[in-house]
Amino acid sequence: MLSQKTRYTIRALQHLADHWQQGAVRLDAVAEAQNIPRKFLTVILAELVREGLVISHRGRDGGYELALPPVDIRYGDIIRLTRGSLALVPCASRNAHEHCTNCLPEVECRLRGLMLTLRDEMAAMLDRMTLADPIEVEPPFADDPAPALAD
Amino acid sequence: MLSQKTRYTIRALQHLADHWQQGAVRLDAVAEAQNIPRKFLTVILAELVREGLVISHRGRDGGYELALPPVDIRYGDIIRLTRGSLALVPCASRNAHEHCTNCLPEVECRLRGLMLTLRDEMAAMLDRMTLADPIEVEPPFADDPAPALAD
DNA sequence: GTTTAACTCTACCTAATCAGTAGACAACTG
DNA sequence: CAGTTGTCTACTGATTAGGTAGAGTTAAAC
Repeated sequence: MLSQKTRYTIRALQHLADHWQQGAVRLDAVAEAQNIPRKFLTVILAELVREGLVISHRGRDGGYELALPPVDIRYGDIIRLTRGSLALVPCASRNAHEHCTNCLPEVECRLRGLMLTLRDEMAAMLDRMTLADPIEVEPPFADDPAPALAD
Repeated sequence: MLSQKTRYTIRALQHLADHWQQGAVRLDAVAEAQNIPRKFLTVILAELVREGLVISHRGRDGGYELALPPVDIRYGDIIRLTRGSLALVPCASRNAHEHCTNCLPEVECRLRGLMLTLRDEMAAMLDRMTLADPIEVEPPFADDPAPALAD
């Protein structure tokens, strides 16, 4: 599962991408539009600024904007950034490789073999998509009708 | 990430698959061969017995064996069982769907759209592979030579 | 029919992580 | 220089992960 923070991060970036080249977007605007706790969002955005994905402007009429064109920010990068890795097990990460604890030697671990293949498939998809891509939304599943929007 | 427990579960099942139709495999044999804490493994196997994936035999010469031929146990099923879902966000699960907290209405959530597509790709792969499939292992990454096996 | 090596079950524990908040401070603009 | 904005360090409460303890139950073998 992606953590709540990763999900907020992605939605925040999508919001900034939607307002690309329209000037800085205020924190509150993002928080309200995306339904993200304001205070938590400051933490998230500060991190994105440190990472160089976002630029902030202080003072009156300040706010945030993407540091790069949306087309240059891939979903794979965002997830790697917030989560460290795309892989489902530490030993199958190509960017943040670690040995699993209590595992077999990697050279004979079939779980690792499987997860490497899966990781590569996931990466291929997530690195193909950028913040500039329109994404088709899907209707909620029928057996689980959307309740009133959680407030 | 898959939890440690899910990883143990998969490796334990792979071990039983390797000994399919060779009689019951003792708990200790699995624990030692797969480097899984013995006591924790009892919890895991008891769960698999309850779920009907594994059969246990008590008493002398007891042990565990798969309840189904390996070819009938898909990796996707194992993960769904231990993890509830293949999806990376609750709202993108087709089997255990839940609304995300603090999200947009699902019908306009692009993160959900993306994660549904990803989920379906992951599912396609994991449901194609079963415990009967040989899996190619890969050598450890060069920049991170395998240390002595953790004891 | 007793032994004995297995499995089973409930309960518990500790440490880490997650999700989020508090509050003082710094910077920019009009 | 007032007011609005972002920045930073620290903290907290709840949940989950990972695993252990220990008493009890089976059933094959002898």
